[in-house]
Amino acid sequence: MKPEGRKQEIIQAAAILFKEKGYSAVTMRDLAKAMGIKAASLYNHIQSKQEILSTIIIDLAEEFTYGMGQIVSSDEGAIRKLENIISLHIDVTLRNADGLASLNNDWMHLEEENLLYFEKMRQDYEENFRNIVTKGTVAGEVKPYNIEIMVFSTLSTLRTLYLWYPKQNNIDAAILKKDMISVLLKGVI
Amino acid sequence: MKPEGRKQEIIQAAAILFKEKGYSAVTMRDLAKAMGIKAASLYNHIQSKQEILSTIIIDLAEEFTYGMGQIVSSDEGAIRKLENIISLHIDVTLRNADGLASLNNDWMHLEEENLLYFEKMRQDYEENFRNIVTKGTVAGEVKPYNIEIMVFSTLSTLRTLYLWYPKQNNIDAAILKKDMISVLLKGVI
DNA sequence: GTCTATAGTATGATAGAC
DNA sequence: GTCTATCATACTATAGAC
Repeated sequence: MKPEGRKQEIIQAAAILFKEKGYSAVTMRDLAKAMGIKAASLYNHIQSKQEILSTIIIDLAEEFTYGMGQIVSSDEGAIRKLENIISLHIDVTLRNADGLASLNNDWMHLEEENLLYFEKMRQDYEENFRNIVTKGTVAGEVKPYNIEIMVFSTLSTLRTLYLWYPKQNNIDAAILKKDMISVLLKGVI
Repeated sequence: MKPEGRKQEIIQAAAILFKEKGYSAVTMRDLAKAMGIKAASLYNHIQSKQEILSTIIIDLAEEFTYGMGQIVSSDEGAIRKLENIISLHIDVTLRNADGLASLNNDWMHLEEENLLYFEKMRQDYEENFRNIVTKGTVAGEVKPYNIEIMVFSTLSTLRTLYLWYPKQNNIDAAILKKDMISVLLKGVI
């Protein structure tokens, strides 16, 4: 197998360890042991521990940025856009739940360039989310509650999906989407 | 000032640093610098870095355990109990937002005894939450959606309040409670 | 592509002076 | 109650053999 394949294996193993203990608490020896090799050998495939973290986080952040771009530029209504955001988070979570732990909890350990790039993407994402909700309230599609609270409460649930989903026993993606849309948008009472 | 007062100052300073970088990434030298003393001096007030973490987390976990006990043993209906849980989380968040970061993200760095104690409290808390929602659906007070999704979506928002609340400009606690109850229970559309 | 050996630095914590 | 000095250990990363 080509070196790139091995690199991806290392990144995947690292994502699992980072999810369990956090970036700072995982040593290159831990990661090497998980791969069945010695720590020094890792450096034939990756440049640094930092490179592993930034690959995990930036790839995911770009995925969300792309997905949000598609949703924003569509000509759907606010509610349909919110449903599509929920669907986006569920899709990404099913594909890479481990990596999302780093995106949520270890982004602050990114270094200068990537840290700024990440923070910009996250800020833009939240801004787009807020705009959709605001337009929804103006159009009368969304209840006139406090915008910040609506954005925060929805987004915090979507961002934490990665912790919850793996504990469910192979819940079907389509059913999950349907139920999550009901609970997040229509409430529980 | 008595030694206990100084100890509390250290724990408070540590909570802020743990919130910013996580337990593992904060060194005793970082903490000492924040306190304006040398690392060795910290050990006249605390026994270990681990003691700081367990104090922060266990105190908060016991606070939630006590609050949930009060709510469960009351004879209110399911909806009123859910409102009281939301109120409990907001009260604790306003009082100790920094410590909640450790409770949420660094509990896995607790050592044997305290780790088991914490995990037991968290499991019991979730179980109580689930029972309230389940009884609510049976009584027809709560919509018959997937229980796990309703519990998860509400709890994930409440657990993440510590990240969001400090960014709001002195939002009034009473208004926050009212709006949060509306959004979490009645939905946004 | 993996290994052993090791450089250079950082860590949590202790001993003992003031 | 804080300091300086230090211990023992652990960390990321590199050099060079196989």
